[in-house]
Amino acid sequence: MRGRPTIYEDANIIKKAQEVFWQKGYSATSLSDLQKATGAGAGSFYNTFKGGKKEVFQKAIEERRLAFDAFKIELNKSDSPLELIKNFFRSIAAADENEHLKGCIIANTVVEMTFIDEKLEANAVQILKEVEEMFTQAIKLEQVNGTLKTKTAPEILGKYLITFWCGLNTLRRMYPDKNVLKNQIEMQLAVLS
Amino acid sequence: MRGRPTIYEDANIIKKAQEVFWQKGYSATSLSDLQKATGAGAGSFYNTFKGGKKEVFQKAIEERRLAFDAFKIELNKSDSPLELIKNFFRSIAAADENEHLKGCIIANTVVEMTFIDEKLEANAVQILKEVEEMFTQAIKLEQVNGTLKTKTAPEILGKYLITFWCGLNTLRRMYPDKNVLKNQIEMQLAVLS
DNA sequence: TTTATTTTGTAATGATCGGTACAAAATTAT
DNA sequence: ATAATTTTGTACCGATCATTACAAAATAAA
Repeated sequence: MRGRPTIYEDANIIKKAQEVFWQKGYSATSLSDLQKATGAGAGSFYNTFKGGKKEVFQKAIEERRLAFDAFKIELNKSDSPLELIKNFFRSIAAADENEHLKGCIIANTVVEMTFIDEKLEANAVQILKEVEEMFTQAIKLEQVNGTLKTKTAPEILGKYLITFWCGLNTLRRMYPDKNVLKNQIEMQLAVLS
Repeated sequence: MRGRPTIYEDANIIKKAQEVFWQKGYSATSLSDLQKATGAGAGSFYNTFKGGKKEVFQKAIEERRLAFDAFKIELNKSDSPLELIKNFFRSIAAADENEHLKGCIIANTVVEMTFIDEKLEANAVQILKEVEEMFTQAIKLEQVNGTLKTKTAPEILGKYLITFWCGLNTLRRMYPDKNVLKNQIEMQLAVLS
């Protein structure tokens, strides 16, 4: 194929942009921020992403969805998926301070975009619902297996976990501290037993 | 006192501005938005609030803190404060859709301002910690009274409730639905028994 | 009635916003 | 070599941003 060679990989631009969006959110991130972070100038930027800032944000969100999907595949392969989920929550405590302050880009987006951009908000809500469904299915399976004793409906427990996930998204910023978070996570996970 | 009479009450400007900030957040709210919402032009606006947009936001947050303080006073007067807190959570489910989508302006601010404005974020975190402390004290009192059976440390349960509050802040947007929220709230409150 | 004082409305300010225009650069196909 | 094609860097666009300047309006004090 003819033409000047690409020096800014699409995937790389999105990865770098995601980091900025994750920290500052959509509105507070400027094109100048993105250009600084990615190295790409306006020419390359708009040549690659005709949809501009919004398209890059959507793709950054989409990449995060893929990470959740990858975890879902792990769950499906496991016969004790709830233990994987619990360990996923436990691993949060071990993250460094910057990760705590960043939180979850999907949950952040729901909060930020509610009255700003209907589509972006609905998309983020959809992803959280998929994660919730993933929790629910894992719980249902372990209830059927008999490895999870509680009789509470899996749908309620799934919503309990996604609520916890979103609550943790703020608690981590209040207490970006391993020990505090570890205690709280263990306490909340004890409900699933 | 001499001078042209004030037609825009400070308190009223803040109340009107709070509504906009609550919906759109700090960054996405423009001065033009605030002027439209309050009726006050740039002249009155900057004459009243020398600190501009940021000062008005701080005062809108401060007003919300006062609402929590008022509730705290109610708690101190009560000898079953935990029941008041539970009813406070229960009342959330009954709110209308717009209230669900708005969420909690303090929790929203923590999420939005983390990498944007250190002071505004720290202030919002402080308010959440005060609410948490309010929860903790109520729990401790009812444990001493014997009206609350669980032996879990009040500090852990206080953090559990503030985590729930922040989680609810997103769950409400995912499911702005009375019945869904009612079920989840009852389930999570059942932990405190 | 005049003077002092304060608020108001409007018109500007410079800065930054997201996005576009376009020519130079760099490649492949002919 | 030359032509065709694509990316890149830069200059620029109008719109909007938060804020300021300032004169007219409206009051109370003198």
